[in-house]
Amino acid sequence: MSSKKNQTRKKILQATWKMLEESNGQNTKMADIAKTAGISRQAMYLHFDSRIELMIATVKYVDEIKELNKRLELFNAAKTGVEMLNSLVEVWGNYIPEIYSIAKAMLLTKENDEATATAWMGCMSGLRSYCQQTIETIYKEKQLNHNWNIEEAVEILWTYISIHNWEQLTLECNWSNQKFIKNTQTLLHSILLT
Amino acid sequence: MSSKKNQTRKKILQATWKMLEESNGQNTKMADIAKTAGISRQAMYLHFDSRIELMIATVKYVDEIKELNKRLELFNAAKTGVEMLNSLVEVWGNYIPEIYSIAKAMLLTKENDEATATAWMGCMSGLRSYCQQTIETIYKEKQLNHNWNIEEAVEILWTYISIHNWEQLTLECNWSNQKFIKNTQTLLHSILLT
DNA sequence: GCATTCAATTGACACTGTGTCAAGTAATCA
DNA sequence: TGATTACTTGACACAGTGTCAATTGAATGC
Repeated sequence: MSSKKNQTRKKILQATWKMLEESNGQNTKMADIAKTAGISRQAMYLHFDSRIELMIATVKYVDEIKELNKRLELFNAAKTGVEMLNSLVEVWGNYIPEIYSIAKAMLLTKENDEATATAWMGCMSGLRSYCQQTIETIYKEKQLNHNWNIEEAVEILWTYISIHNWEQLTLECNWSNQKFIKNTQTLLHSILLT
Repeated sequence: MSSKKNQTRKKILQATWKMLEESNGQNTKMADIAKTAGISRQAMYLHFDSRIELMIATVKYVDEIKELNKRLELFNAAKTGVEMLNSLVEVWGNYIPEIYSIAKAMLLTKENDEATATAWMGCMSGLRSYCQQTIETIYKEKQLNHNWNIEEAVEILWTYISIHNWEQLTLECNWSNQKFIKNTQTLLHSILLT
């Protein structure tokens, strides 16, 4: 079988991930990745049609390894809306730093590339549906602050746990990740609950 | 005098601004800007050392024209902390859409360029000091929610009125600008005030 | 009125990074 | 043995930035 091809593919994906981690998501050239993977620059194109395809494939690869969905078992175990909210912020908040480099690369690329934008929207819609479930539960429990309808509350929640906000508060304001999670929980309670 | 040179410089700055507006901050090539300005591509370098210098100069140019500081007279007229908070969100919220294209270009470039990052930090530190003044006033009036100390409150305020959040809520969630301002005011009250 | 100076033009070129192509090699399969 | 597969190498096209030298044309000074 083409298991050798698959092995090389994996080597490339791992090298891409490593390079992104080392450069915080910037300036990762095909040539550098190839060097790290131990193959020629041109051979990269035997596995991925373009740089952008490689990036998108890397996101999927990392996502599989990091298993966000498994982590969200904690979220699924939550009984009340408030519990759901807390565990969503906790699980997601602990997830961000692990995927930050790749996410950053995607965030920068999506502005100039339609395929990346679409792939990113796919990732984000997953998160958004968890926000939706959470808010709907809170609403059913009559705990939703009357300032907001369900849609608005979802949008606020989704925005306020965004990677950009995490970035600003942790990397620029030097909050620890724990502080980010705790404070975000606290302030989402203030905003969203009665 | 070199008033002809200044005229051309202005033409370039205006062309840059126009191009950025039309492309929402992306994909503005030196050649395109030169064409719009009605000069040769190479002549651009008689006025600006590099693309990045041109971008930074354009930010300053637009900032002068838009006169954020004059608008903040409204902010300075505020008596109470809550009034300050409301007018900060209002003035800034109305300012963002006018400078969004350039801000976007800066946000994308600053990740790869130190000079841009520094210039951007300069812009942001202005906003941050207004946040600081606001929170300090609220604190002195004993209105600051006990969940936060002054520094944290400033960081939360500064983050939650960020361009990224404006972008996500208006451009992605289709909030009107008025809705963004009103909702942001409401939710900052919930978070920050006793 | 002539010479100088300044702003801009033109064409050429170096450099970086992406993506493509053709020819060749070395291991594997059958 | 001969074909296929995965990869290598060197060359090249293309876009975009930035540089340089030679040139033009208009305004300015004396």
